[in-house]
Amino acid sequence: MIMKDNLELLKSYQLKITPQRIAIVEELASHGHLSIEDLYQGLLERFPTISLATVYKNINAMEEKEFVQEVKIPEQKSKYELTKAHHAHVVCQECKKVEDVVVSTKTILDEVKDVSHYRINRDDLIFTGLCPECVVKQSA
Amino acid sequence: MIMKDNLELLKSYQLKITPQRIAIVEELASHGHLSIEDLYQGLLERFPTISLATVYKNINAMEEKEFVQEVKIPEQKSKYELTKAHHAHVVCQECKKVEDVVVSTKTILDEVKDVSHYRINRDDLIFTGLCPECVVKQSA
DNA sequence: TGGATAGAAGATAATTATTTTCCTTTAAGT
DNA sequence: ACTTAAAGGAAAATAATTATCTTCTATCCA
Ligand SMILES: [Mn+2]
Ligand SMILES: [Mn+2]
Ligand SMILES: [Zn+2]
Ligand SMILES: [Zn+2]
Repeated sequence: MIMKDNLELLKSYQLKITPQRIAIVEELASHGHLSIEDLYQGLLERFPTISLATVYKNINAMEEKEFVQEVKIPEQKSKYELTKAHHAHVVCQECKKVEDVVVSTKTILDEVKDVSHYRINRDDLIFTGLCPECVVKQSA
Repeated sequence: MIMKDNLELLKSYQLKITPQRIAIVEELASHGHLSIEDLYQGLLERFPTISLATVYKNINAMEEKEFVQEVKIPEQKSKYELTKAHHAHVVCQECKKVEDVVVSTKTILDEVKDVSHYRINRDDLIFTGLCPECVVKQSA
């Protein structure tokens, strides 16, 4: 179920509201981090005639407007998610799931600025390992 | 000029030593972070007949053996670098340069483990912003 | 130090991934 | 409802990556 928030947001980002776009937002809202192929497969069930190009075009348009963001993950295809409060990611190398994690970045940011002399205005932090479920499976 | 260290290393990773591979290592050793296309263009000057497939095959083989590593950067094609002591990256959004930066990750790692309950064994940290040169150019 | 041989290079074809084109359909404003 | 700019779908065009096959060569060993 799509909350009007997202519809409003689509509008506010000057993205014309179409059934396909609503479905994309719903998929992203409910599943979190999806690849182009994931999205396509998900949408196919609701729109048997949807074109893969439509998925690409929409994701690109939404990215352009910063309504969605790409997440590049080691050893995996890029995932896309609705833009939200800035956060880092944890990835399970076993079951491949991707989750958000909110951590304080001030300390490391200060150190990076200090060491590099760069003016930093964005960070992309990916932590890879084993999720709790896969940890127990592994020790079993 | 290639230092025998790298040749030894190539050997120790069971990678047969060929002129093309030596050149790839030299390129990476001297330029740091290169895309497939960067590498191909660089090698073309020394090996006018080299095939793009050779670059792909070699980089894949070297990645397989963990002799080189892929670095995924937002808004850019993947870069490759010789594997070395673990480090983070700063990227200039203006001139696109990529540099290594060594920072302490203990604090943030502990927090990520604490918040996510994941067992973390790898981190990929990319900080994007303006390099010192581009900062001055921009304020000029 | 000359084969023998596994593996690499090069050329090219085949796949796979992504973008673009072109025409039809539709959302959104009037 | 009418108009129009934009979106969808199908297919073609590009780009990126991998596979195949033949020729070449680095490495091993007698
Ligand atoms: Mn996320
Ligand atoms: Mn690096
Ligand atoms: Zn898992
Ligand atoms: Zn710069």
